Amino acid sequence: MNPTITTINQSFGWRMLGDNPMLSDAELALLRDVELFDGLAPEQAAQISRRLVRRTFPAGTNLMSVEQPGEVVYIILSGTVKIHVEQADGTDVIIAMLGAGDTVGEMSLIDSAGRSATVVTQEESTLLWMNRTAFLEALQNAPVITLNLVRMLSSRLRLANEQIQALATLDVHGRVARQLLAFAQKYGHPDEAGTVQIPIRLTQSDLAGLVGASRERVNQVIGYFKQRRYLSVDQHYHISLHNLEALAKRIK
Amino acid sequence: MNPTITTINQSFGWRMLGDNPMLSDAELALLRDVELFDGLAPEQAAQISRRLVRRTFPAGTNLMSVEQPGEVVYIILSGTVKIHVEQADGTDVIIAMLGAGDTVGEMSLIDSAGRSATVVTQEESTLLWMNRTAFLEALQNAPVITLNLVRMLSSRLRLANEQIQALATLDVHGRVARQLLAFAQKYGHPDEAGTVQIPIRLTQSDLAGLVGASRERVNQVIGYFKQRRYLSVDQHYHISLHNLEALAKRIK
DNA sequence: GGGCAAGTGTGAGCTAGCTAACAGCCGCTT
DNA sequence: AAGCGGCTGTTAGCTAGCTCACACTTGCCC
Repeated sequence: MNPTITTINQSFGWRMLGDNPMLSDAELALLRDVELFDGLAPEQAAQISRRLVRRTFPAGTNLMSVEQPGEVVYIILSGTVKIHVEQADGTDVIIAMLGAGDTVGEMSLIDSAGRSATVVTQEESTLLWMNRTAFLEALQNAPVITLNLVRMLSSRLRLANEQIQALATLDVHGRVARQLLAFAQKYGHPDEAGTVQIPIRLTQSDLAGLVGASRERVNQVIGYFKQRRYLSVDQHYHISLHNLEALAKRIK
Repeated sequence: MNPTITTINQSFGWRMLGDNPMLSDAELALLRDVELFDGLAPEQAAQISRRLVRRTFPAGTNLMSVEQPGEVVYIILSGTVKIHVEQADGTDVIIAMLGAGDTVGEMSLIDSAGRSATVVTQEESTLLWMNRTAFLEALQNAPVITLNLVRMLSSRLRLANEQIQALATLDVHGRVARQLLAFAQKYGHPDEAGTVQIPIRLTQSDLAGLVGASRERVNQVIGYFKQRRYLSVDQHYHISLHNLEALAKRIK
């Protein structure tokens, strides 16, 4: 995605031994895939990388209680994070599931409207974070970042609009199919046989929260898709899609 | 919203006599309320205003067919514009209704993903427009604009997320109530008696498209609200809300 | 001023999906 | 190895909301 940033790794990696937990080479390599830093000049990248702190959280950590809401931007290096709103009856509405390369929390930094949603790690996850001032400085010093931000928000808004359209027009079969295809597109690794695995722990309740349906209904729908070999689920709740066309047909 | 930009009107208004249809004083005053130009320095504002063209369209104009999609940014001075996707069965899903001060089309300029939605004027509407290069130059020359853009996208995304949550959890009563309150908040003028009028032509089909329900169901819900004097509708399809608390209660 | 297009109002009948209630099952923890 | 928390699977019964169908009003265009 961004060739220039690979140089952090070579030119500046060792510098971070000082005041930060050092990022491993593998982790620095992942920085290349962080959309927010795409196209950054090496010097700027270096400066920013010095203000990034790495931290690994166990599954189920509520990131909002780790730091003050609206004070930190997280960048996901590995793992998955669920952004959701809890309902009175204990069910969740899931706004988004984000994975490696995604950025969390920049919205509250910008408009400082309080966060209404909860952010929880789904698996053990390694994140980088940056405090408010570092982030705002970065925006100041590197206009590319602001542009990247605009692009990211713009594409999230597009996805949100698609989601709205899906909720307004599709039945539960269609909504589940659409959601799975969206994940496959964003995070999936297609294998030789045309199967795409979604490397996110996804329970049926999660899916229900994502598509705005009851857990029971989602169970039936998943059963239906499994029976037809459109998909399969492994013991760690990772879903593999075997027949993308068939699923796509449900979206109309 | 932005006091500095008022100076366009005094210092530069006359200059536009040259190659552009001149903007009236009243229209220039409206520029103050354009979020995109908030906080712009007078010189920059002047430069930009020279690249803006004003145009008035009758109700029902499809703006996508006036200009190439993805080539123009519109700024709404007066009137309302509906962004929607047409379904196979002739019904609409309405993504957004935008009014004075709002900006249309910047997303496609940024990520140049094609426009999927249709944009239509609801009433006679006066818009300013700016072509792709003028817009990109403005972003280059005035970083404030990029920041404003980030802020705008961020708040639209927030609204979209609220909409998703509403679709996933509320029944049609709740969704209609929420939608009306959102409009009241954004465009409403409260009067002495605590009534808020929504200055947008809103048919029941429009509402149905906005909340993802059938026209018939919306009819019933509106009837219910009318009966209880929560709202009333005038002959031009303008809805007035008389009991905000009662409506808010439906949102839970 | 007659007719048509666009919108509201209403009812009958049907169904997708909800709620509630349990019965497995699997894998961690002690 | 026993027990428990978390997740899947399934069913019965109910209802909100959909579809279809049609009558009524209003404003607008020719």
